[in-house]
Amino acid sequence: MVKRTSLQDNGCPIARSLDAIGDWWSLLIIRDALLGRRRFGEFQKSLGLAKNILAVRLRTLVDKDILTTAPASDGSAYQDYLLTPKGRGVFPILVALRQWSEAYDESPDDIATILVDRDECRPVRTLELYSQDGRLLSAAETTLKPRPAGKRSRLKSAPR
Amino acid sequence: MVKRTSLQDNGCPIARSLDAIGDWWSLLIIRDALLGRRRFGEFQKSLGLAKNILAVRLRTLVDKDILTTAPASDGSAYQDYLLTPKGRGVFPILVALRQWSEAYDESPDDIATILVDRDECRPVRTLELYSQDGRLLSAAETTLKPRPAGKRSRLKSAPR
DNA sequence: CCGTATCCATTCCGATACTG
DNA sequence: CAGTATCGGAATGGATACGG
Repeated sequence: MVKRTSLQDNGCPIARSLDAIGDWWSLLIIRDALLGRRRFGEFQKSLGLAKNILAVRLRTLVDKDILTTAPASDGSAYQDYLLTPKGRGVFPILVALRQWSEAYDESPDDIATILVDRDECRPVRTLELYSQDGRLLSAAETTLKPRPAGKRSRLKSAPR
Repeated sequence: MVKRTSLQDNGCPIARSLDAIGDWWSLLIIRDALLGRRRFGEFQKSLGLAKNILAVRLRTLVDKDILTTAPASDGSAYQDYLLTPKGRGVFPILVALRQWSEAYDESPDDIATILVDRDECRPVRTLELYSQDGRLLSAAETTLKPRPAGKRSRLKSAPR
């Protein structure tokens, strides 16, 4: 029986990180959670993935202490998925990913995306994260990597 | 026919980054390349993955303009895989991943891993990247996230 | 030493139907 | 709304064996 090699016990911390959050959906779920989403349906609608795999992903993220389930928040008898401190700690990773894309990708359209914001990744210059009770948890400003000069103007044109 | 959803044209730059380098091996290959590895066999021995999938990974990384193939470097008639500027640009992502692991993971052993170094992720305090001709390309110092006090001492004990 | 080709097992993912 | 159950297709990953 051939088992996929696990990187959990790898000596390299990078490999261990990848083992925990190195797949697509996990990081996108965390991104959404950082943007304030907390309900199963919110993630599902936002990410457009099948419910079964979302359920599995959420479960493993909870297992890895990246998310926690809170009993409720509105009236419903269901669960909220909230980030733990460890989960909030991936924020710099997301910023790094975003800046890399910004620096080296052609944007698929003319929109000068600067950072994700609460409404589905539309242009903002800074990303700020607030806790439920309004405290500022984290903030990041765009520090653009040098890019081929005159490539395109930034934040000049509105999304068409 | 059901196709796996591609994130290439996703409006979110984070999603696009993940589409490019969001899998295990790609990032680990880039890590190795940053550490100076350039030959097929070096990657294969270091990462311990099958040669066929290494070949595929290398090819797609070249396609995505993250690696380039240089005709030769030693005498052999084969190819070197070198990082492009875009490839070197993922360095901050690796640093972020590493710091996250450092901050929130239990280390599997007592070794106070600080940053990857050229010899298979053994403890160093800073990671510096040099080009082939000796110029310093990039450097990062460990900026540790707050961690439960007195957890363990850092860099006190030598790897046993 | 550097790959390519083949084969197989496992995992991933999407769609849908179903339950409470 | 919040999941669970099941299915099938696709991609991934590992172990070779093979050729330049």
